[in-house]
Amino acid sequence: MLKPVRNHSWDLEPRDAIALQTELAGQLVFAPPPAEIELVAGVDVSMRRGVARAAVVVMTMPELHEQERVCADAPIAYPYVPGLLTFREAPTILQALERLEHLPDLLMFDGQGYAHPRRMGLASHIGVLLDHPTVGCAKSRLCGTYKEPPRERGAYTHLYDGDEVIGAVVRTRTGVKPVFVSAGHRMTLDAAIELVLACGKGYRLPEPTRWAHRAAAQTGA
DNA sequence: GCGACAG
DNA sequence: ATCTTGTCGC
Repeated sequence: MLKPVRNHSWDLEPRDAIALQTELAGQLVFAPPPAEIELVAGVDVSMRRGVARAAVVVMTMPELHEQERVCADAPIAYPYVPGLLTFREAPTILQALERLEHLPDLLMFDGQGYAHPRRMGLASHIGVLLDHPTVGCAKSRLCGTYKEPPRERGAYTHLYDGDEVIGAVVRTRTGVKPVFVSAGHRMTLDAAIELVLACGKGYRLPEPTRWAHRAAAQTGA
């Protein structure tokens, strides 16, 4: 249902991968997303025992009721290299997205978008390949400088690369670690911030992973 | 040369 | 991201 309008090899040496990112950056479209967003998709990938598993959950907006969920597995075929995360996760993500029966108006990723050394983080890259609106929502900083935002939910500060604003550090929940928001493709930073806050469940407090796994196992997840 | 470094 | 026990801090 959701397939790339263009494609390329993912088996690239860092040097070529970097060149591709720079080239694709020139195709980024910076524009407001659709005014009416009814379906939002959250995308993430787990790396377990040599297997990459991408999960996509489509939810209604603004109720955030689950509409659909799909997964895709694939052998891990690329190492983690700061700045090249896309080459490690994208192949599996694209496979999962093709299994979607519904067409989300927006895709949100656990990673950077424009806030990337070459302005081509995971969210932007996949957005360009799909030519679909995307937002990058990372748990930590890849590049750029910023001041800690006020502790209240909704507060944020800009993330800079020199004089350019490349993203924002957003407080989705009062007193909790902020997230790093940046525009993906066919998106603006302001819209991205607004959308992330609209998906108001917020950031989850860290909890012992072994307990989470245990709970997941009992639920059959 | 020494750090920093999405997940 | 994942592995993995005890331990430090509020």
